[in-house]
Amino acid sequence: MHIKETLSQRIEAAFAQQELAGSAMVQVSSRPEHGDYQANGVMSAAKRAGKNPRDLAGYLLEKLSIADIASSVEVAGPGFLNIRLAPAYLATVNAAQIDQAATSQTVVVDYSAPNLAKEMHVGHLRSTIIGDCMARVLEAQGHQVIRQNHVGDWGTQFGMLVTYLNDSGASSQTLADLESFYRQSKTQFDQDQDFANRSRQAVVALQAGDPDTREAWAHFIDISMSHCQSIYQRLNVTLTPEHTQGESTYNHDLPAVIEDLEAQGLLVVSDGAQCVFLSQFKTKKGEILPVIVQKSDGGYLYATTDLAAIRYRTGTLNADRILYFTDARQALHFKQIFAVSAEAGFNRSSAQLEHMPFGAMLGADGKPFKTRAGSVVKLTELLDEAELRAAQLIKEKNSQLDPQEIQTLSRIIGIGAVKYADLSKNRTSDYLFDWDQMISFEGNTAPYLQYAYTRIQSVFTKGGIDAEALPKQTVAVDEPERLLAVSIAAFNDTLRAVSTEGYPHLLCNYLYVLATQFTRFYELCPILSSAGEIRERRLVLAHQTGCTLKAGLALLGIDVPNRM
RNA sequence: GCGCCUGUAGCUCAACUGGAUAGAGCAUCGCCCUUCUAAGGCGAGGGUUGAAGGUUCGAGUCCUUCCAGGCGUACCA
Repeated sequence: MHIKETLSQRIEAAFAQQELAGSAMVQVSSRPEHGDYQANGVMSAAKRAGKNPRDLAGYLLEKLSIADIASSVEVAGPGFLNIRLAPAYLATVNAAQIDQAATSQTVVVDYSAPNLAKEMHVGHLRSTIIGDCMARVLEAQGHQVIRQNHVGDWGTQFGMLVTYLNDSGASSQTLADLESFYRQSKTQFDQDQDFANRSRQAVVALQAGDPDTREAWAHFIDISMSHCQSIYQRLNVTLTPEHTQGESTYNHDLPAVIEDLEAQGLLVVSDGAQCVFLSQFKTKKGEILPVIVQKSDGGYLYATTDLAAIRYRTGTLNADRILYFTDARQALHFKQIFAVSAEAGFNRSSAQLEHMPFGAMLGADGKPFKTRAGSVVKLTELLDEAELRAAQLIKEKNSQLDPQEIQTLSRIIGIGAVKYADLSKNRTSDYLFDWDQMISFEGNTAPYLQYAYTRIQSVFTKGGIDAEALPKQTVAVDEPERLLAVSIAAFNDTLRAVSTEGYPHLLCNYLYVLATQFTRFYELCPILSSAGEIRERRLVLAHQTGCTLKAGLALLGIDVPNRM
């Protein structure tokens, strides 16, 4: 059910009868006394037509055929149309059912992309969970989603790591703590001239495809990837090894990228480096801003790799759309890459290329989130802390639970809280990571939504009711019921906005409003103590809410407990 | 220098991309558990949306100029 679209169509049909053009501009009403939805488009349409907006709105009302979905439409203010949805229309909702997109696209979602030289840290969190949410939403809407984990598995630092791995004996045990392994090898690299030289030779050997070096490298990558995999599992992120398409997989195509650019006359040698100069990247003064695709020493850069990735994703994967979830600092890089690929014809399927930037994660002091000692926070440590804090709170709130259940709950609640804290904020801005606020579990947090869900489950448990045996739909009567029904019905409008704009926080906001609406209903409309039709329709509404909360949270990659 | 982003209540964030009286949570204060889980609900206070202009029926949102902060800006990713 797409309410905005349906309302827009009806209103725009009335527009057409008045020989007006333009969007009806339907949105959820800004205030409850203005109804459920409002159309703002009459005023701008009237302006274009040189007519009085209020008069025009009046004429439109006469032409408007909408009685089956709206119980009332009123002209208000300078020309707003205030719409109240009819309970009979709301009763046709298939709660929590996700509508399929009219045309299914092949969408490449590029996210997570940790550097395999080190352990995953908080800097990887946003890309990983925001990208994962988008992948889930697009997939649920019937798009063919291809997850691409563009991991950093190539480059000079791997020469150092592989050499150190060989020196210290290539056991998995050695790599148990990837972080200290990296530190040790770096120390060795800085202190030991011989080691440094051998490391540089290893890079050359690796690039040249030397079997032994290659094998050691593969071993290292393998172990590092399994570190990531355990994090993904803990985080409830859908990435698996088959989604890994690291930088190294484009290695073979890099010379061809350069050749193609050369053949098209796009390359210019500047200070020994191969560059592409595009007019749109000149500064006002006319200073040139190159995209360097090959270093003066012959090495390639991430620009080259990303160009190769575009060729692969559009040429082989045949993408209609490619979404990049990387931090905002790379905005210029992607602008350049997209421009070069357009110029060079690398976008072989004419895919829509979209950089979905996000801001930094800051500590309570407003500076990049670090440990007290000033080092980056490992993701494992962050998740440990989240579960620990959740466990403490759970014990406080509900002491009857057995240890096993507390453990399960602290995972669901703790991890959910961390993910939700991130997903619920506007992607593009920086955000403050504050334990106390996040684990307060009040207001717009995952635990609030989970709590609302468990209250619903509790109603069914307590009443001994099989929710599946209930009717799927019902007609709301009392106002709190109707408002809840309006919220439930807006699910797909929200998902559509999320998938086109790439903003998971819209889904979070929606779920929060839904949960709030439910809680109000829960306070005002007794369920189990009611009888007959009243009891049944309230049970149906409660069940619809529960399904929608569960489905929505699942799209965010957050689980729901049955009690807490 | 140039470019991009950000600036909203004491704090953390919204505001559906130009709509009506800028909304939530936290914190503060006052109510509500013999009734389906109080991780909850109801209410109060709290704002010159960084500043000044402009565009128009209408601006937190668009344009200009400032102010403050962050980031980027030729061989890291």
